[in-house]
Amino acid sequence: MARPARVSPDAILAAAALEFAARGFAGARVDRIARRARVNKAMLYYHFNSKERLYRTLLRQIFTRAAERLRAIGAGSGTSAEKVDRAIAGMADFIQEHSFFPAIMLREVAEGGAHLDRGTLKALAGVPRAIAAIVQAGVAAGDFRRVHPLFAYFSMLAPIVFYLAGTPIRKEISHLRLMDMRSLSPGEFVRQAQESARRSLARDARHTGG
Amino acid sequence: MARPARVSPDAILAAAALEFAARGFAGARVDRIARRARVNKAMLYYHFNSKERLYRTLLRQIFTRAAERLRAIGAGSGTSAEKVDRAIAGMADFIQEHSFFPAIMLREVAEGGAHLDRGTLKALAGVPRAIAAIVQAGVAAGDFRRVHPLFAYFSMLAPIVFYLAGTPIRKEISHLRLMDMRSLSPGEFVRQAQESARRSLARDARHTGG
DNA sequence: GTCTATACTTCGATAGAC
DNA sequence: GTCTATCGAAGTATAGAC
Repeated sequence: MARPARVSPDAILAAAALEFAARGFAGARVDRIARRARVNKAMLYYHFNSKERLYRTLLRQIFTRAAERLRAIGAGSGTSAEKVDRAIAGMADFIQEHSFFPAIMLREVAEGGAHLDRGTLKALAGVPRAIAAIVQAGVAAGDFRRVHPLFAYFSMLAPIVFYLAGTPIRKEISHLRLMDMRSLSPGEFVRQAQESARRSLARDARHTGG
Repeated sequence: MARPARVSPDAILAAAALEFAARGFAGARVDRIARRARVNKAMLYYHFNSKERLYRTLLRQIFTRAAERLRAIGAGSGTSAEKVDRAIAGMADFIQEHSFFPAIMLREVAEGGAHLDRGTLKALAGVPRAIAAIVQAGVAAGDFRRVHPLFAYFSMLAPIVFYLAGTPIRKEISHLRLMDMRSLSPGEFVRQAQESARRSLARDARHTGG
């Protein structure tokens, strides 16, 4: 999905992902999406009817995929602590495969879901649901201390989404020598996020693993 | 700043804050800002020259204020751990006083700073700088374990910004009965964020306070 | 400093031929 | 399914009177 695919609708969705991520719903231009997908603008409307429908289709698809990956981790084997590690790494991997994802997520949170219908919101809600399920299972099993599952969702995913969405602006800030932000790699970020989650969720002060 | 002030430029900035937060730079309408500020649109251009300049003025002001508050905490009295607690609570307070702030921050990260000049980016960079300074002092004093100060910035502030910016969409998701997200109050969120930061930064497994 | 009226541009969307 | 040409709405910005 990073590069335009063969078939028209897929190529359009791929181009739309880049455009909506970079400029938001209001800032996105249908002409640019069509040009980037190498289709005619009338073709785009033939397939998606309106800019809004294109946007919803894209969001429903991407949030569904993200939630599915997290649900698979939750339903898989291993301890709750291992699942938390995998959820953090899995989200980072997902973002690396779909680099437009974090910007769209940030924008949609800021937007308050203004352009979304019920089905799209349901797909979006699947992400916190999947994380909450993993954390709740760990609390119920006595592996984790009592934390609010929604707080766990925010503390696990917000930093990685924020960090990866912010790559362009960090680069710009570093380039202008306003602050050096280059010394923290994505891999190291994931490792520290896992360590931090482990400590935050540990049942007693002595955290598990290292 | 939540409600229009007496003087024109301040009233315009207050109205612009709400409009830009709710709709982003591209989605914001100059007409709406002028109407909400109860000034004529020509008056707005008389004071700010363009939509972009208005946006930059607003952002420089708000990021400067946020960074100043965090710097004051860092320069104040108390242990590093206390300063981390205060930084988290201070940011939550700041957001409650300037409710438009988190949405604008999320949008600008997603946007990659596209509409910002050097001065505005410098003001924006002041926020991670202030947090990094607090964390680095704690590491140097041996109060904290060795964490990357930039990671500490993201793990401390991203959750609270994300959570508070997401209030409207959480309300919508709860209203549509897609997931119950109402059971986590801002006060409780701050408390858990402080506890989580304490555990994450603790030098040994046994965390301080509790 | 303040207002009305409007110029100029861009953009989402469609008509209609093939 | 695919294209060209274009409409009509909406938006930023300014001219020019007071």
